[in-house]
Amino acid sequence: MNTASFHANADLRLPRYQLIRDDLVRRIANGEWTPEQALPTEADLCEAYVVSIGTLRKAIELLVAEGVVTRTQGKGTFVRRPRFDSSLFRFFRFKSAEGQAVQPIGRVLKREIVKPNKAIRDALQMEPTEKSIHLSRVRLIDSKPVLREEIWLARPRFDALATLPLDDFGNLMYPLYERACRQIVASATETLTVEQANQEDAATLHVDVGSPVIMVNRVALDFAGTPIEWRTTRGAATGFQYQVEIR
Amino acid sequence: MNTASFHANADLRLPRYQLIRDDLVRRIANGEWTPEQALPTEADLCEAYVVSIGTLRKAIELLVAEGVVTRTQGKGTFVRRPRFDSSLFRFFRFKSAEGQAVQPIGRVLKREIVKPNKAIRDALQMEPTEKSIHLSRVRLIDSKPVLREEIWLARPRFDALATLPLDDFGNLMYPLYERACRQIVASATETLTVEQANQEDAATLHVDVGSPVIMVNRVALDFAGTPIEWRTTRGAATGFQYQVEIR
DNA sequence: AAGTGGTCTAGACCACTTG
DNA sequence: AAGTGGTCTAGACCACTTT
Repeated sequence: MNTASFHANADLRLPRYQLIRDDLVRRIANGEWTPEQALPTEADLCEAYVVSIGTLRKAIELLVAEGVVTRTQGKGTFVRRPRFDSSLFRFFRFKSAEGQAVQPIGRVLKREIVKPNKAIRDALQMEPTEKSIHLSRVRLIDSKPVLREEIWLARPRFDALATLPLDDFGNLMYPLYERACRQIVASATETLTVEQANQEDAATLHVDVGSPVIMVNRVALDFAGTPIEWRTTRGAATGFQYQVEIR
Repeated sequence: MNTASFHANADLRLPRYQLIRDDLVRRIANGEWTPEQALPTEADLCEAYVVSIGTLRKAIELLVAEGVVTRTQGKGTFVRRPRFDSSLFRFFRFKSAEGQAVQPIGRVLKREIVKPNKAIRDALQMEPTEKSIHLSRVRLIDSKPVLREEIWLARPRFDALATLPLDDFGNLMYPLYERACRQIVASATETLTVEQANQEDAATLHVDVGSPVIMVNRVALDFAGTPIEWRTTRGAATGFQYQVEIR
């Protein structure tokens, strides 16, 4: 095998399909292919990695299973952009006044440039002296607030957002990150807990103080696995529902 | 191909690995292999289905991905029994007084033979006149109740439990179902919602009335996909935490 | 028509488990 | 030593998309 194809740190005792998979994620993380460009064809990759098609396919099937790429017959293999639009619907059942399922509208209320607390600094792997951009955001349905969001971003990567007028932030954050800062969110980890509404929750979300509130903490990562956004979302537990399959 | 291998309803336009996968789940549902017995070897299955090893492996890899079977090199392929022990830990972080993670002890408090309400009857696919076994159960850590459970079982399948002394139910339900009624839980769907503690919750779980409570509704299925148990579990939201990965 | 991924073959050799 | 799954080959033909 042509070992020169692989990264220096690769453990050559691993199966070849595993080495190829690891090499492909490394190259995707390096931005070698964007979500719009197709990866090389199976034939080309077979030649480059000096393996047979079966081995190569096994590597790519791993990436498909992980959600890193999608394949379409006749078109090619593409880096996948995760669909966060539907993310909220995993947890909250939002309906408009007419009972239609709706995507809440996002609006940034406040921005400050601050040093984050230790928990956020650790999560974003920031130096103790580094500053972050902190955004306060609400999400509305029929002009009524349904979610409160606090967002922290490591300053250097998102410098463009430190000066952009708040009115230009638009409805969705992740397309903005991509447009204004060339930062693509590739995956995320969310942790759910339940709290009781404090004064601020009660005022913003129009619920009683002490009533249950869902808190979703999210750490969003780029393709290299580097954390780029820390976000906490709070919403009334009334609209909360989550379903899991167990095997 | 030897079409005689497949069930009459099989759609022969599907890929062979898909047909083989479907046939294997059908046979597993029929109880052809228990979780202790190995399935036939790859070589035997290749011969039986008249396909090459690559095609057969693809079928079995689907089952592995779905969690229906597990494979062990040198040993064989086995029907998988889902591990529900850890299920609670997906939602609740239970710790003993010493801070150790613990499995709560289960105790059945009450049993009645009743006609279930419509929601439960529908979930268990029961006839309007059929009766069910209703169990009330608590789960304890350090002798303190942490979870309240209400369980409904369709009478015919679980007749043995209608007369079994409550003291003989033991700690875990699913091993009991298997032992006493030969019913194996193969999968389940759980739905989480948040409520506020009522009087009974408050008394049993030692929380304040109105404080947040997690409710987990579970429908458990056998290998054939038939619902066999309906269960609702309630616990204080204080100990609740759930984590999800998004791609 | 050319190029892509999707399905499938008929083997080989290796690593692990059990008698 | 025999039997199991795990890895890998070097192709073939098919179905779909694009030119």
